[in-house]
Parts: sequence; structure tokens; C-alpha cells
Amino acid sequence: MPKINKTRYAILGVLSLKPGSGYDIKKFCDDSIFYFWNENYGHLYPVLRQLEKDGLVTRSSEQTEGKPPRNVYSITDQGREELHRWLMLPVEPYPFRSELLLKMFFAVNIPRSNLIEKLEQKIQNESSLMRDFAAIEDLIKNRFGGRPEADLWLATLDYGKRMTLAAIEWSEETIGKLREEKTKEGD
Amino acid sequence: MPKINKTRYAILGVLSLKPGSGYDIKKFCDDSIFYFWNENYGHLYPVLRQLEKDGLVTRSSEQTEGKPPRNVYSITDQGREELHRWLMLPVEPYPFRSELLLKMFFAVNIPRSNLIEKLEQKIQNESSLMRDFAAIEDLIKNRFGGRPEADLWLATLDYGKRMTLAAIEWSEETIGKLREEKTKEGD
DNA sequence: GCGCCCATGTAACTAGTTACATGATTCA
DNA sequence: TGAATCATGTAACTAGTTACATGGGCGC
Repeated sequence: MPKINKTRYAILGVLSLKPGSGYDIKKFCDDSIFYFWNENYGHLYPVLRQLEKDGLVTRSSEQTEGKPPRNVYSITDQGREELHRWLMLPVEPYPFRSELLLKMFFAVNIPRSNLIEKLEQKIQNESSLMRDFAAIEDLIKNRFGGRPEADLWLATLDYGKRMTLAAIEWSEETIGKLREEKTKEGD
Repeated sequence: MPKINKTRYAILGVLSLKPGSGYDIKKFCDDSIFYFWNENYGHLYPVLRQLEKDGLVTRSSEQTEGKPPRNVYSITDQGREELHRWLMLPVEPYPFRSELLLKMFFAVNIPRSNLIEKLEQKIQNESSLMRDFAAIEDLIKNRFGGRPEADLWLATLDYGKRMTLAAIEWSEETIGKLREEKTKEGD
């Protein structure tokens, strides 16, 4: 089974909401779906050109005076069909990788304080995510509450919130356990 | 900042527990840490040779009669130092990607029944994982309970369990919400 | 004047996947 | 007899990352 290029579909998905430039697509990923998707220019721009060649998007160059030129892409009917076809397909299992867990698993000879630092860092990161989620939730409810997509968007957000909360809880309890061990040894 | 090769450290980690062949390392990944790490031969074997060239592991060829030859690798002192150095380093943020969420996010024109199927599939997968976790937990507690690593291994397992449970809960509640919507429309 | 935002892209690289190739042993 | 497990590896490919290159506008 050949690996299918997900970036193609992520781009088609973003353009299915509204036309935009490569820059806009990247921005959308970073602002709205960053908690489960990411794209970078080095991959985005070439794939965008390829989609154009395949007839799934069209490009129109906009030149506003005193501003950098914009290549605005729109999804075509063929592009919508292709996206629809892919959305209907079952989800391919994607191997999850966690460097934190890898490090913990082999950390017998690492000072517990170092592990605790890593877990505290994780709590910081995840807490920051929780604040982002609150802001996104407001945005969806206030600005896009009427849209038929709103429920789906809130569902994906709910996933992010649950995972993030669970990660924070695990980190805190694991820190607790590590401290217990430490004091046991220390006495 | 250059991207560091995680496979190198995963291999060093596995060999830090005990010497083994490429096949053994792959097996360990698939059996014991598959819920947060994966390796495949196409990457594993070349990296193993590279580690040998760098003096971080040594190779000894075993030829048992009537069996395929085995290249058994052992970690060197230099390898242990390199592993230790890396384990102490802070965790690099790794972008999380979810095809399921990507599909849900853009699923306005997809029948709800198709989404529900995907969520049910997810519940199946995660439930199967939960059973694997139970088996691994038994193994750690019964066979490796005395090892100093046991607590760390149980901590990583605990992470897996929490995430998996949260994913199942989310899937079930999301199915519920989708069905509600459906019946509302239906009337 | 400095830094951030807008805006496009390429080149070089690396990590990782899949498919191919081979072949013995063991167990049902 | 056929499937699974043991066992090693290469070749071709693709996806994705990072660094480089360029440059105007805007606000503090």
C-alpha cells in the first residue's frame, strides 16, 4: 500500500473553506488547527504547484501596489471531489511517537530531578495549549456559531482539551511519584 | 538548529538494557514500546551500521548451525555516555498530527454515518490497545517488578492508558453528539 | 532604527517507509 | 503443505525540515 500524501488533502481542506495564498494556508494551520496539524513552506509551496498542475486548484496572481504579490489559490470542482473521496476513506493508523516517553523509559541512570524538570516543562507547554483552546473556543462560538461546521470544529477542539488535560494530570501525578521515591531513598 | 536523529538514541536505549541483533531491537520496539515508539528495518539496519562506525556499539557475528547468522550488537562505554548526554537534554517539541481530526474538521459534506464509523473504528483500535496495556502491566509487575526501571516503565504505561481512555471517552461522547444532531435534523 | 508581519520560493538534506530479495526452521 | 518466525539487508522513494534568499510596509 503506497503512502498517501496528507499535505495535499490538508491544503484542499483549507481551500475548501475559502480561497487563499500559500501564506494564508500556513497561517490557518498555525492559528486554527495547529493542535493536530502542521505545515511548513518548504513542503507547502511545491505541493500547491503540484495541485495546480493536477487541476485540483487554480491560481490567480494578485498584484496590489506597494505590497508583495500574492498567488491566490481556489479549489476546483475536481479538487472538491478528490477531497470528498479522501474524507470518506477510513483513517490510516499513524504511529504515535513520544520523545518524552522514550527518555523516561530509558532513564534509570538519570537523576530524578532532571526527569521532574522535563515533566514540569511538559505541564508548562500543555497549560499554554489549554489557554489557546479557550481562545479558539470563544472564537468558534462567537464568530462561527451559526456555521454548520461549528459542531465539528468544537468536537476536534474537545479532543485537544481532553488529551491536554490528561497529559497535565499524568505529569503532575508522575512528579508526585518520583518525589516519593526520592524521599524514600533519601531517608 | 539541526534535527537530531531519534532512531540512534532509541537503538542505544534498547541496547543499554541488553545486547541484541537488529531483529531483536525491532522486536523489542514492537512488543514493549510500540505505544510510543516504532522502528522499521529499512532505517534500523543502516543506522545500526553507522553507530558501529561511530564506535557507539560493537558488532559480533554469531553463526549457529542450521540457523540464520545473527549480528549481535552491544553498546560501548562511549555509546552509554552519548545516550546519557541525550537523555539529560530537554525534550524537543514534536508536532502532533491526527488524520482523524483533520478529516473531522473538514467533514461538513460527509454523511454523519461515515464519521460515526470512523469513531467506532477508533474505539475498536483503542480498546485493543487497552488490552495490550493490561498484558504489559502484568509482565512488568510479575517479571520485572524488582528492576529499578520498573517504576519508569509503569509511568510510561500509565501515560498510554490515560491517553487511550480519554480517546475512547471522547469518541463515545462525540458519537452521541453526532447522533443527536442527526435525529434533530431527521424530525 | 529595529523588529515584526506580509509574501514567495528554492536547495540541500534527513528521516522514514515500502518493496524487493533470500532462505532456513518450526509448528499445525 | 503452508504459514509464522527467525534473520539480514538494499534500493527506490517520499515526506518533511531547515536554511537560505529577497524585499517592502508598518508601528513603536
